[in-house]
This record gives sequence, structure tokens and C-alpha cells, in this order.
Amino acid sequence: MDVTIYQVAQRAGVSIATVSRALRGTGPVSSKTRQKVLKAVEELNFTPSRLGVSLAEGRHAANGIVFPNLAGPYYTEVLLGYEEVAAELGRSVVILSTKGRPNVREAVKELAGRVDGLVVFGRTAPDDLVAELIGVGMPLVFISREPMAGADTLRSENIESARKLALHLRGHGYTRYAFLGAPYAPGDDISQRWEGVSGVLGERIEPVLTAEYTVESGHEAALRLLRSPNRPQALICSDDEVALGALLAAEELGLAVPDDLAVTGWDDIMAARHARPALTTIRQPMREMGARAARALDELISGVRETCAHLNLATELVIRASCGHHPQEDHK
Amino acid sequence: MDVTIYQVAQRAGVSIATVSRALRGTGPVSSKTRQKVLKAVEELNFTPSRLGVSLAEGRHAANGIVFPNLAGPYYTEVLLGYEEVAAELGRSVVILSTKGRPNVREAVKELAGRVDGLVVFGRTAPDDLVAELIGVGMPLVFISREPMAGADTLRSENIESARKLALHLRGHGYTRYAFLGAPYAPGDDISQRWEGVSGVLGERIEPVLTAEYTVESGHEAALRLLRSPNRPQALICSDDEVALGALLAAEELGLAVPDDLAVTGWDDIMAARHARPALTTIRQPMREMGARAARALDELISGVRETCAHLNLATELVIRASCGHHPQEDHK
DNA sequence: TTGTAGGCGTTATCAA
DNA sequence: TTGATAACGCCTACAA
Repeated sequence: MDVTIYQVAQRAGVSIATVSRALRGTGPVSSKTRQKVLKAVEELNFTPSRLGVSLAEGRHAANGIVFPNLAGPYYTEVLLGYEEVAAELGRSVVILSTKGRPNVREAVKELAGRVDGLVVFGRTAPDDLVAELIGVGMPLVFISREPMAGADTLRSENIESARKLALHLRGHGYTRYAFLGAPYAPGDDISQRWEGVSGVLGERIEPVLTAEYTVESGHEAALRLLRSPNRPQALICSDDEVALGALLAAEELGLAVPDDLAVTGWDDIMAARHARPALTTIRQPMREMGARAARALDELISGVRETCAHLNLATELVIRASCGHHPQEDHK
Repeated sequence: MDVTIYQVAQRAGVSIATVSRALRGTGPVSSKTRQKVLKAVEELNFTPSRLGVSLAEGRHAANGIVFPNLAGPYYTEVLLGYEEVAAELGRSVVILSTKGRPNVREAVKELAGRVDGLVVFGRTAPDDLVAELIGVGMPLVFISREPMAGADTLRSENIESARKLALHLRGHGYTRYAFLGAPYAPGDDISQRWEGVSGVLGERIEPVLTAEYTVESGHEAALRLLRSPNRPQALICSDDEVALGALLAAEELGLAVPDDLAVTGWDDIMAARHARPALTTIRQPMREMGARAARALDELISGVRETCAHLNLATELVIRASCGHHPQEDHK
């Protein structure tokens, strides 16, 4: 049904080898012949089959990315940076969301079969599968995961910025803290954030689990927490969405933020800036992370780089109104 | 380098045809032979090559989606619904963002070569290419675009809900309106929204262009507008992000919303609910749109349905605090 | 029940 | 400068 190289060759009165050469500029072709070929290509509106090309070339010219979900701004921002650079490098992007999927293993394996390399968030892919993929030489870039031999790792700085945040809050004079959205897996971003804040605040901070890292979960957990008689004065939330949920809870309970309660988030998503009070948070370079992942993967695939790289991107403490009053208040 | 079906066949002491049959259950295989084959597959850790399978089957088992960008919540929410259902249907998702890309035509064509069907937002793909794709029988689903013969169309209702919104605002008694983020292309969502509101408000509303549909653009345009002596009393924004920008502008100028100025958005993105005042807006079923697009595309690809469908999803006016005071105020 | 062989659409090697 | 032809990895009539 689709036009093949054979039809072009026939129409141009040459062999398929010549058509291929003429089109890719991969060998000598007389300019007269080239004209004929191009004319035939034009007339038949020929486009080489991706499948044929990939099979022959032994590459897909596509990258994959595995993330837990696309519900919040975080992963989509990373994806944005990733897709942009991948496209620039001539690679299509195949996505895979693992949330709520019954057969993650199979899905990741299937994805791996369609691409030349993979970006994987945290532990969204089973460890043994990951090991297997590394084993067969599949280029891999992890984001926010413990470094692993045979794969690149990319993450943004957590521990130091968590410290900085904790110190800032301590400067406000609070004495009872809660960390909302406690970590589930060792080595992930949340664990590192907890490590940083608890390192500074010690006994004064208590970890509180949320069901997920979402507005609803944050809302629910904060409601519970804030109703307790000895409620915390400051809520350090493990991400902005949880913090937004906490803000809603405070409002419902008639607590003024930041006067009755301080709240902070993480990531600096769009809503953080628009919330009132605007959310104090730690900005992560989400797009840049995606862009870097794409570049790193490209290096691995093209073989420009042999050794694996492990990078820690810098973050920025963004002080707004939700953590307490400051001399020169500005709700930027 | 990768294990092929030949190695499995050799190890199991059978032909490749038998291996294929055993694995796909596509023909008679004695259970003894099957055991041998499965054992060999296991030992060699064989996975059929996607390329080989696709080439032989004549299908990619993948869908594409073309959107302008991934920057705001709108497209990502649709993508979320799309990916979820596509995965459920056993199809991978290949994404393409056209924003800032020099060679959109080529990129879309390339994408089309990797998939069995395509979802296309608005006019992100060139009209003639689209016509060409329809011509060669590529299954196509448009979102928010004028219906076209040979392709499905999906959009959410705009005109009627725009009317409803305008009527509600008129009920607040405003007399000078501006529509922030005027339409660029006839037939797109924004045009329909303008059609709806201007139909009700007539001369009392003025269209105002923004550079883009972003917070920054909205902010900038609103600043300009609100500084004018005869500034509007109500800003109907063409989407939530523009509206958020307008809220920031109002705050900067010391205008209280909704007392000095009413502001409304469109889409009901996450930040709309968290902004203060919370944004009155029109909720679009973004995820459902993506999910439906995936289903529609599947029907077209599998040939279950021959005729093209054109669907208009219902929307919902969400009244919050930013459009004016109401008897029973609730900042849900 | 199993194997042989042709086809899917390219690329690239090697002769001519 | 060009053309056969062998991969690439799989599926599936058709024959045995």
C-alpha cells in the first residue's frame, strides 16, 4: 500500500541501491541519475519506511522515558526539557507511565525494544530488569535514583538545600515542625530531603506519611495533623502539591498562614507562585534536568562517552510569604 | 548482539517457525516441543525484536500525538488520559511537540512513519500534510479543530459555556469587559469562546491580544489594559494561565479582585483552585478528552468503525471568588 | 505436528 | 558510476 524503494527504482529506471545512495548521499551518483531518482521520488511521494531503515541501520532513532505519572507539573516539566532536546538530536520520544499499570515489567521491556536508550525516574522500573538492561548494553540514564554502575545518574541537590530551608525556618523561631509526605524508599528525593531537614531540626521535627504526593493527600494529612492539640508551627512539605493541600487545610481550619502556621513546599511549580500566601519552596531545575538527561543519553548511545556520569544539579531556596514574615516582603 | 529467534530455534532443536508458533500460540505445537522452546527462550532470555515483528505484522503497535507544547497543564492533562488508555490498548505512545521547531512538517511526517495512527491538536500539523495523511489512509483524530472528512474530531463545548459565563458576569452588573487572549486562528477553541462571549456582551466587550497563552503574556497584557483610564471591570481570559497573569497584574496595581476587577479563566487547571481569590473558570474534561481520543483512534486503526465521529464534550462553569461576590461564598 | 522458504523495506558490501 | 545480493529479525503460507 505504501510506496517502496522498489517502485521508485523501477520508475527511475535504476536499482534500489542507487535510489538509496541518491537519497542518503552515501555513495557516488551521477547528477543525471540523481535527477531521475529525485523526480521519481517526488512523483510517487516516497518516504523510506522507518521500520526498514531501522532494521537495516540497527537503530531506532528513538528514546524512551519511564515515569510514575503525568498528573502533576513535576514530571511533565522534565519531559518537556527532555523531548525538546531529544527532538533537536533527531530522536523521537516514546513515553511510559507506570502508575496504576499492572505489568510494569513487561511494559518497560516492550519500551526498551523500541528505543536506543532509556531515561528512568527513580525506581519506576524493577531493579532486576534494570540490571538486565544494563547487562545487554542498553544506554540508561536515571533521574533521582541511587547511582548504579553502567548507567548515568542525574538528580538535583536535596540534602544541602533541605538544610538551608530548615535553617531559614529555625530563624523564624519555630520549635515544633512536621515533615509532610515522608519517604517511602531509601535514596529517593524525599529521603534526602528528610535527611537534610531532620539533620538540622533533630527532635523538633516529626515525619508524617501521606498516601501520595498530591494535593488531596497533603490536604488530608494536614487536616489530621492540624487538629491535634499540640499541632506543629511549621509544615515542611516534601513537594509543592502536598504543600498546596496543606494550605487548603489551614484555610478550612481557620488558621492563618504564615501567622498561625508556616508552610513550605518543594519544586516551585506554577501554582506555588500563585497560591496566597505564595509558597516558600525550593526550586528544582526541572526542564534542565530533562534536557541534560537527553544529552547524556545521546552521548551514551552515540558512544561519545564511555564512562558513566553522575550529576547533581543545583537548586535554589525561593522565599515567599508562606514561611513567615520578612523585612522586605515581596510576593514575587 | 541481541538474541534472535534463530538462536532459540537452534538451541531448542526446532525451526524458527515452530518457535514463533510456540510463542504466539498461532498454530499447533506439541506440548513437548513447546516445553523445549520455552526452556530455550528462558535460558537465552529471548525477546522478539520489535522491528522484526512490526515489519512482518505490518503494524507498529504505537500511536502518536502532536501538540504545540508541554508547558502548561492543559496538554499534559490530555496526554495523561491519552497515554493511559493507549497503554491499556497495548499501544505505545510517541510524542511530538511542535513549539519552536523549525521543521514541523518533517517532524510530523517522521512521526507518522512510526505509528499506526495519530492524534493532532488544533492546527499543529500543516493542512496539506494532514490531507496527505488522510489520503494514504492514516487514522487520524483531531482535537479542537474544524471537522474534516476522513478524520475524527474531538473538542469540548465552547460557545454555549462562553455564553453562560458571559451571562453570569452580566448578572454581576459589569458594563465594561475585555477578552484577554484573543483568537489567532478561526475555528480554534479561543475563537469559539470569543464567539460565545461577544454574542452576549456585544459592544461592551473588547478583544485584546496576548503574545501567547501564558501567565507572562496575560500579566503583561493585563498591566497595559488596567492602567488605562477607562479600564474594564471584568477580564474574561481565554485560559487560566492568562487569567493567573491578570491576577498578578491586578495585585501589582493595587486592584482588589473581585471588588475592583473581576477575572475569569478557562480550563480549571490546578492553580485556578489555589489562586486567591480562587478563579472562576470553565472546566474542560481534559483527561477524558485524551482518553476518548485514544479510544477513537483505536477504533479507526482496528477498523471497528468506518465512519468518522465528531464529538463535543460537555464543560462546566465553575464559579469561585474571582468573578464577584455571591450569596453563599465557598472557595472550593 | 513440523520445516522450508518467501516476504516485509531498507542499507551496504562487493563486483562489474 | 551502477547493480546484484546478502543481511537485518520476524511471521506465515505451503509442503511435508
